[in-house]
Amino acid sequence: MGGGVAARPDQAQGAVQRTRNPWGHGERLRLEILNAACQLVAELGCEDALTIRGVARAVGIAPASIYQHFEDKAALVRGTIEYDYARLSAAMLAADENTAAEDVVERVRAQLHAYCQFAIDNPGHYRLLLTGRYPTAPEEGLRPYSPLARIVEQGEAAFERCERAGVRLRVSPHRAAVIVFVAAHGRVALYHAHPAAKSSDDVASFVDELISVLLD
Amino acid sequence: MGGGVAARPDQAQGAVQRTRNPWGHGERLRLEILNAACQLVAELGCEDALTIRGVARAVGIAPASIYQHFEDKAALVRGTIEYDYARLSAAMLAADENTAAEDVVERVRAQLHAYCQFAIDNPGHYRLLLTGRYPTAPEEGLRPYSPLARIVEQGEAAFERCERAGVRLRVSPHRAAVIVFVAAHGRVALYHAHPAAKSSDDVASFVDELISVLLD
DNA sequence: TGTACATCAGTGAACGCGCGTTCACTGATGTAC
DNA sequence: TGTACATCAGTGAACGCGCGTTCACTGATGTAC
Repeated sequence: MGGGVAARPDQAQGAVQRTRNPWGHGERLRLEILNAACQLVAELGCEDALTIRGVARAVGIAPASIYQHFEDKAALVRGTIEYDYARLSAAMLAADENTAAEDVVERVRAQLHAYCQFAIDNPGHYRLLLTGRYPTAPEEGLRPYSPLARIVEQGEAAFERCERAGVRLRVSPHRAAVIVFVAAHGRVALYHAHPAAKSSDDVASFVDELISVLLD
Repeated sequence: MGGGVAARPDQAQGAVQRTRNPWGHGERLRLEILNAACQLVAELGCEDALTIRGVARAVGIAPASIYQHFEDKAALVRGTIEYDYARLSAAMLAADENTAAEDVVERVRAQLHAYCQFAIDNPGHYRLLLTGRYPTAPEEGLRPYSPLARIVEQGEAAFERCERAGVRLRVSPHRAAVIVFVAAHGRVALYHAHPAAKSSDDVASFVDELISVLLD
């Protein structure tokens, strides 16, 4: 009772009143939606957190407004996944570029650590990206590469650089990249699933151990 | 029109009319429910397929009947996961026991192949078991071991057997087990996520390669 | 300069749906006396 | 042997909820003449 302002339904409690984008800049909302979707996935920790209504609440818009930028829920999920892969890829490239160019092995390590860090910091994203069931747009059919494959290729390139620099690998660069990413992925899964293994040091040293097993 | 019998709502189309269990054997329904839940997860390929109403439809009972055997939905999910881990563990042990006792390395390989086969045949189960977000019963608090850890221990024991038989490992049996399971898990994730990698031969040879990298 | 109109960003209310859960119940089978 | 009662397996109907989606709309900003 009293003169309090009633909260609007379907609006986040703490959400600031949104001011609509200026004429001709409606596309900005698309990015706001993707950012909110990413944050929701990170906070709530699984793909189920991605609902049209939930995202609308987080952005502070009406659910119907989502449909100006995404055809339906599947399109929103697809968009979020692609947005997220771009973030992961960028984090890995940044780690690579912040390492001395000639230290080829360290560059592999840096990328993998970035990968693991991303997966550890964002269990939700990690699950979103890697459980792999994401709705394919009808028009793209079976395109040759999943975003995950692009990440693996990034690692493959790093291993090839090692070989060119004279570092011997026990398997081909492609195999090495697959092993190492796939194992890192699995290790993080264990990290998230198994309470007793909750040490990020362990994840890092696991990755280091794995790389050194593959070299030599 | 016509004298057709109208289908009861909430009942599966093809479901045979169930006859109720005899007096004193109500617990049988619990197993029927778990089996149906497992099959649903396998068919529909993700945990979302696990709904009280869906399971009830599959068994051919009223949704309310589930509550005689599971306190709520979380308990049903928990029960299904444990049931499923028992199936996986049994498949691995069977593979182990069907291998010549003295061929210690082959026994490791056999268990891992069984693990991968299970994961490949049942994408839904694999995701259910390994995405790791399953509701903990309030009374069990933080118990030391997740079911996944038990699976890893099973592998650890197999590696220890190798060491005792004189096979040299490049890392400790525990590390070897973690690496190998976690990598197999990751490889199967890739298998499911990446259309281009859909060869189960590849998964098997990935595992073999990994094991041979760890030996020697 | 005014004005009619097109375009834009975004809304509010409603819809039908499947979900988890509750509650009083039904009808068969066992048991006490 | 009968009979009242307890126990069992399972049901039917209803509830409130959040979801995805649709549709006609609002109000501000640009543009043609």
